Amino acid sequence: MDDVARIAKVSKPTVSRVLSGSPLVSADTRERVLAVAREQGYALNRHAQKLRRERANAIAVVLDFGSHRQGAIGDPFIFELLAGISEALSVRDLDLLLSPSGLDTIDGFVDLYQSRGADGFIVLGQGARDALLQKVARKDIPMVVWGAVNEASAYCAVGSDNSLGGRLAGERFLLHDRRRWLFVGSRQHEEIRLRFEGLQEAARKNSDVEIDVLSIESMAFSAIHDQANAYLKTCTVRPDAVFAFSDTAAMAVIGAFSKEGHLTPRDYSLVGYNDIPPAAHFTPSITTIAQQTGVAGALLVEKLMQALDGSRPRSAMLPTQLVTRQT
Amino acid sequence: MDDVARIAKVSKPTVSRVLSGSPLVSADTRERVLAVAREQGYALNRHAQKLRRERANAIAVVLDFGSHRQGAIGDPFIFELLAGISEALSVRDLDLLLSPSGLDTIDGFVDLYQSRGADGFIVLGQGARDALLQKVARKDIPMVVWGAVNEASAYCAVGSDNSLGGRLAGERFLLHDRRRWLFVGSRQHEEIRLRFEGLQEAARKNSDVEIDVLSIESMAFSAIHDQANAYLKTCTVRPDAVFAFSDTAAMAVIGAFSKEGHLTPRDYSLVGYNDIPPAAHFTPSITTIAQQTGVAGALLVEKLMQALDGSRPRSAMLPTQLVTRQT
DNA sequence: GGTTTTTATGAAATGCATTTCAATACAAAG
DNA sequence: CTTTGTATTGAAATGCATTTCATAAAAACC
Repeated sequence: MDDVARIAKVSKPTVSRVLSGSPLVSADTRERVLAVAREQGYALNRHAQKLRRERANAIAVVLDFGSHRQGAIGDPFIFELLAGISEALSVRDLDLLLSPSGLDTIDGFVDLYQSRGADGFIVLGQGARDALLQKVARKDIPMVVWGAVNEASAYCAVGSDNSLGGRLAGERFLLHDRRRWLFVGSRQHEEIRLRFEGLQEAARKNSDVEIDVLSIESMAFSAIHDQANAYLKTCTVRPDAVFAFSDTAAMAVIGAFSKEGHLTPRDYSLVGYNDIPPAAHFTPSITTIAQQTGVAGALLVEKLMQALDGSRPRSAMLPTQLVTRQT
Repeated sequence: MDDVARIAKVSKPTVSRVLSGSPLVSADTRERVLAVAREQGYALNRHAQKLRRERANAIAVVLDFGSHRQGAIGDPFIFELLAGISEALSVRDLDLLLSPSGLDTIDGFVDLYQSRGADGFIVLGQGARDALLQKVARKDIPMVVWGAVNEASAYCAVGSDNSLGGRLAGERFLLHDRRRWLFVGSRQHEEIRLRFEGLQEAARKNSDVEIDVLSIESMAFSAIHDQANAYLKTCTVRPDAVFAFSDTAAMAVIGAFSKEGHLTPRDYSLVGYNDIPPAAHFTPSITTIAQQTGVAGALLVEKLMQALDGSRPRSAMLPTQLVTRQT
C-alpha cells in the first residue's frame, strides 16, 4: 500500500480510503489511486483489514450435513434456504462461512466468535441440539436459528408455523372423514414435534380420531421405507391418513404401503411437508404443506443484522399453506 | 497475548507456540499457558494469524445458486457434493467460503485470491462459463472444477464420465429396441453435451436410430414440464426413448408425457441422471445413471491440496453406472 | 476582507500473532 | 572435565490496513 501511495503521490491513509470506498476523497485523487492500484496489480490484504477493523465481515452458517447426506432425508428445502441466505449476505458484502468445524460444543462457538472468525451465526434447524443453542444465546453471541419458534427460548428463531402445518393436515383428514391417523417423524426434533401437536389439536375436534406415531430413527430414505413397510404389516388397524414430516418421507411411505396394496388416495389420505418440486409430479401428486422458502433466507439475515447492531430481534413465524393435490 | 504471557510467566512467542500446537514447548509450560488462556478467556485473533502467516486457510466453493433455486432443477446431487467437500475441508482444518460474491469475472477471482480471501477455489459445475475458468487457470490460481473433464483444458477437473453415462443410456435403449430417441437438456453445459455425445456414439451402432433434442432453456421444473408437453404435441413422431439430464427433469417428462397418454415404460424407455433417492420410489421407478457422489467431494479437495502444494494435479474421471429400474 | 465552516489529506498510533535468530540451560559423548 | 548437541525460551522484526487527530486549503458566510 505504501508503494501505491508513493507512486500515486498520496499518503497511505488516502489509498486506504479510496480502496475501501470512503467518500472522504476527491474525485480525481480517487481516479489516480485506482489507476495506480490497478496497474500495479495491488489488492489489499483482507486479513490486515479485518484485524484492524476488528470484525470478520463473515457469518457462519451452521448446517447439520450429517442428516442430509447420502440418501438421507434432506429435502432440497434446506438447500433453497441456504441459497437465500447466501444471496442476502452477498448483498450486504458479508462472507458466508459454511459449517465451520467445532461447532458442536459451546466452546467451539465462543472460540470462533471471540477469535473473530465470524461476527454472527445462522443455525439451520435446531434439530436435537436446542440445549446447546440456548447456551450460545446466553453468551450474547449474535445468532438466529431456523426452526421451531418458541417464545420462551433465549435465542431468536425464524421458522414456519409448524403447528399450523399440523393443523392444516389434520383438518384435511377430517374433511375426508379419516379417523385413524398416522404421524411419521421424529419428535426429538422440536419442529416436527410442533407439527405433531398441531395435528393433535385438529384431532380434538372429533372425538373418534386416533393418532398413532411411527417414530423415525434413521433419516435414510430406504430406512423410512422399510420402517413404514414393517409398520403396516404389524399394525392392528391400517391408518386411513398419514402425515409425513417431509415430502421425501411421504414418497417413501407411498412406496412402502403400495407394496402391501394399501393405496393413496383410495385407502388413505397423505400429507407431506415442504412442497418440493417433484411432489407435484409424483404419481399420485402429493398434498403437502408449503413453507415460504423464498422469504426465509432473507428474513434470517435481516434478523441477524439487527442482532449485530446490538438489539435483540424478535422471533418470527412464517405462515404455512396447504397445497391440495391428489393424495 | 501479552497478558497471557505475563500471567503465565513466559514470553509471547511461547504462548503463540502453545496455542498453535507447536511441539517446541515443554509439557508443563504448555499446561500452564493453556490453563491461563482458558481462565482468562483468551482466544487468539484469527485475522492477525492469517495476516502474519500469509494464508487464509480457507477455500472458496463456487456454486451457481441461480440455477438451483426455487423449483429450478438442482437435484440434491450438488448438495451432497457440497457436504462431501465440507467434510473433507473440515478434516484439514480449512474454512469453507461459500459462493463469495464477485466471482463472475476474472478480476473477482484474482482479487479474492490476491487479497488472501481464499487460498484456492473449488468450482461446482462449469456450466456455461468455461471461458472464465480457463482464464482463472492461466493466472495460476489454485482451482479444481467439478464438471466435464477435458484434457485440453487448462484447469484440473474432476467429474463423472458423462460420455459413458450417455452411452449406457443409449445401449439400454438399443436393448429395448427403441429407435426414436429424445435427448432432453441444454448442450450449452459442457457436461450435458458430453452425455449427448455418448448417446450419439451408442446410436451409431444401429443405423436406424434417430435422435431428436429438446433443448432446455429454463431450469424451472414447470418450465421443463411445459416444454416437454409442447414437444409431444407438435412432434411428427413420438419418441420411444428419452434421456433426461437429471432425475428431476425425468420426473417432469413423465408427468408431461402421461398427460398426452404417452406412458413409460409402455410407450417409451426413460433414463434419468444422478440417482436421487426419490427416483427409486417414483411410480414408475426411474432408470438412471448414478454418479459417485461420496468420493467426489473428497477427491476434489485432495486435488486442490495438490494444487496448493504447487503441483499441477491431473484431472480425474469417476465411473458412472446404469441403475436399472422400471422405466 | 475577515471569519467560520467544510473538504481533503497526512503523521502517527493501533489492531495482533508468528518467525527468525540468538541465547541459555542441560544432557550426552568423549 | 571439556566438547558437542539438543531442547527451551525470548527479543525484536515483520505482515498490512485503518483510524484518530491535526493541519492545510478551499469554500461559504457576514
